[in-house]
Amino acid sequence: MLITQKKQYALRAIFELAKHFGQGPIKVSDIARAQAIPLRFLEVILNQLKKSGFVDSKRGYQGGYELSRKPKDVAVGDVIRFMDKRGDQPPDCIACVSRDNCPFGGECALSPMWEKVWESLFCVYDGTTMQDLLDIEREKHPAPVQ
Amino acid sequence: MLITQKKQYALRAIFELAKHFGQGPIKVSDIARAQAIPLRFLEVILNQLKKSGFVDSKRGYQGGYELSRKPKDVAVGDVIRFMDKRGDQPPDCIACVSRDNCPFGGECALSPMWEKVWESLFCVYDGTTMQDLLDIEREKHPAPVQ
DNA sequence: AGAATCCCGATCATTTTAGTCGAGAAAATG
DNA sequence: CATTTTCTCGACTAAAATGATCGGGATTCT
Repeated sequence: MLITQKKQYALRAIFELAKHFGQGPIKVSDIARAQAIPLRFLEVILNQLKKSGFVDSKRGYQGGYELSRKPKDVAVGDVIRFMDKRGDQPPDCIACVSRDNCPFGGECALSPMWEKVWESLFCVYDGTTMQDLLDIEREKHPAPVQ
Repeated sequence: MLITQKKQYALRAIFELAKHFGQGPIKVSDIARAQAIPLRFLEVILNQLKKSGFVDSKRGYQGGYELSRKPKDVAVGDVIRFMDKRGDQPPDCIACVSRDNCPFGGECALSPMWEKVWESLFCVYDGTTMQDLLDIEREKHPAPVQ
């Protein structure tokens, strides 16, 4: 798989928060239901995401999570990059590009291609903000005329 | 990791065969040495690749593997796609794009992005042939003037 | 006080990945 | 035809990543 389930959950969760941006905290259970994500797993994910600064949380009655930036200021790439880093490890990198992983010290014939791949991937990711996704959503399911 | 070790091995092995295209069969052990790939694992990989039609093999004394098409007619994308399919399973696909994996039947706001990602990825992969890699290699390590 | 909710670390099951092994079959060589 | 070389093939294994789940604790609101 190109992208793990967990990262997709993270994106969908943040997207759900973007949907309700400015409306106060949303409960994990609501997000889980709306986005069809296993509740306890989502707890773990959102808790992790809090450390990224994209989301804020509030405990107790009427608590929940909310997006801490405007939807147009959160790009998919930001989320992916954050979810990629494991603890204090360096981010999940493509092989051969990193000197450690390539038996030829990143000087093999393949490495320019890996770099191109990496770039074009993040070109898409960084070029897609939560606001863009909201616009797509609205286009697909237009708000009913009152 | 964006790409598994195994796929990288597959690419490097085919690249090595491309290097010696038209020079008769190359032994697995030679490829393994040249490309720093565990021998027994490479056996498995090449054996698998044989079924793709990119490579031919010959057994016994003076046997080995060779590329069965011109280097310019084998793209990285072909190799990746082949290595992606597991047995009779459908190819390794990005999530949400396939209707099975998306709880919203591939109709969520994310899916257009996944499609874009997939496209730009294979735009690079399909746009890179073994011949291109050979040219890069030659550029990096120019043949010594005799 | 009590209910609602997030917080956090531990734990676990499954799948994927990476790699190994042994025995066998084909081809060339002498 | 015996021997050597080399691929062939299926089974096997160890380790890591992935996808969760759980229990109990800490906050906050009413």
